[in-house]
Amino acid sequence: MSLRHALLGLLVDHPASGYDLLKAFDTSLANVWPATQSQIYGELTKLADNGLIVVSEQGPRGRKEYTLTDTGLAELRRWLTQTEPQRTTRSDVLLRVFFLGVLTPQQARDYLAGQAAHAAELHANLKALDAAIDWDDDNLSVYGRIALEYGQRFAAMQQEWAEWARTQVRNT
Amino acid sequence: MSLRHALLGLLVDHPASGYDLLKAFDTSLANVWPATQSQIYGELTKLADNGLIVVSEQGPRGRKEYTLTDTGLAELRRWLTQTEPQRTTRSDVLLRVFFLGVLTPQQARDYLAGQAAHAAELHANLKALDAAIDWDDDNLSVYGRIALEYGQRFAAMQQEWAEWARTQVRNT
DNA sequence: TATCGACATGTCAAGAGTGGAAGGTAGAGT
DNA sequence: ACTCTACCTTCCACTCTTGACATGTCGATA
Repeated sequence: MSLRHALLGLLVDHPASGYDLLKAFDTSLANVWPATQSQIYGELTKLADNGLIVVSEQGPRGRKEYTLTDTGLAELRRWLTQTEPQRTTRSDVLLRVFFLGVLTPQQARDYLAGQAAHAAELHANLKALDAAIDWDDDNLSVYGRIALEYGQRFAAMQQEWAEWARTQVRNT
Repeated sequence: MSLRHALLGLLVDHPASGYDLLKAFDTSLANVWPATQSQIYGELTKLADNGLIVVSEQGPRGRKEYTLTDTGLAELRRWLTQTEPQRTTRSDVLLRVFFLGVLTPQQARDYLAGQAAHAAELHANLKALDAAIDWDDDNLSVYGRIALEYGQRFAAMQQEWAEWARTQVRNT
C-alpha cells in the first residue's frame, strides 16, 4: 500500500511521467521500496482515477505527465502523520540463520562470511556515494542524507554482526 | 519462495501440525518471517503434494501431523547452500523519511522521535528476552542466540539513527 | 536513409500475502 | 450435563508483486 504514497511523494517536487518515476524507483528508491514497471503504470492509473493526481501534459511517444493534486498532497500528509508505518519486515538472510543447524559448521561459517562480505561491499558503496554527493541545506538534501546515513549504519551493523556470528559457530 | 523453506526448517527437529507451525510463526519467527494461517495451511498442502513432507499421523479434531521427507531435507540444504538470500527489503519507516519535507520541521522531528521510542522499546524487550532464556550449547541455542543478537543490534542501530536524525532537522 | 537505442505505455498470468468467514471436535472445569 | 475454550482445518476474495510479452515512436548517427 506504500507504493501509492511513494508515487505521490515523488510527484511533490515536480510533475513526472511513469517513465520518469520508474527511473526514480530504479535508482534512489531501489533500496527502500523496489517496484516494477507494471506496478507503477497500474498504480498511476488508479491514482488518476481517484483524483490524487492528474495528467497535466501529454508529450511525444504517448508520454503522460502527471501532477499531484491538492487532494493527493493532503493524502500524502495524512499518510505521514496519521498512519503508523508498518514494521513487519521479512529478512531472508536472517531466516536462514535459524536453519543453519542442518548444515555443517563449516558451511554455516561460510554463509555468515558471505553475508559479512556482502554487507562490507554495500557499506563501501554507500560511503562512496555519500562522499560523491554535494549535499545542500534544502529539504531533499537533508532527508536524502538521513536516509543514506541509515543505509550506512545498517550495512555496518550487518557486517559486524555477521563477523561476530561467525566466531560463535564452533565445531561441535 | 521462503515460506516454503521456513516450514521445512521448522519440521527438521520434529513432526508438527499446521496448528503447531502457525504458533511457531506467531512467536519465534514473527519478527523474521510473518505468515498467516491461510498461507501456512495452503503451503503445507502443496509441500505434501510435492513429496517434501508427508502426513505421518492423524490426530483428534482432524489434526494432521507432517514429517519432513529426505527429499524435503535435501531441498532445505539446497536452498541454504545453493541459492542466494534475497536482499530486497522494503522499509516503510525509511520510505517515509524521504517525504518528511512536506511536513513542518516539528512534525518531522516528532516522527523521528516516535521511531526512536519504538526502537528503544523493541531493544528493551529483546534484551529482556535474551536474559530470560537459558542458552545451551546445542544448535538451536547457538543459532537462536545469533538471530536474537541481530535483532538487538538492529534495534539499537535504529534508535541511535533516529535520535541522530532528529538533530539534523532544523527549522528552516 | 536506415537503423538502433532510449523513450514510453499497456496488459496478462501466476505467485505471494492479507483478512476473514465457516465449520467442526476434544477436553477441562463448573 | 453443560458450556466454554482451545484445538484444527478449509475456503474465499482481494490486493500486492513479479516477470514477461507486446507495441510503438522519437531522435541521433552512421
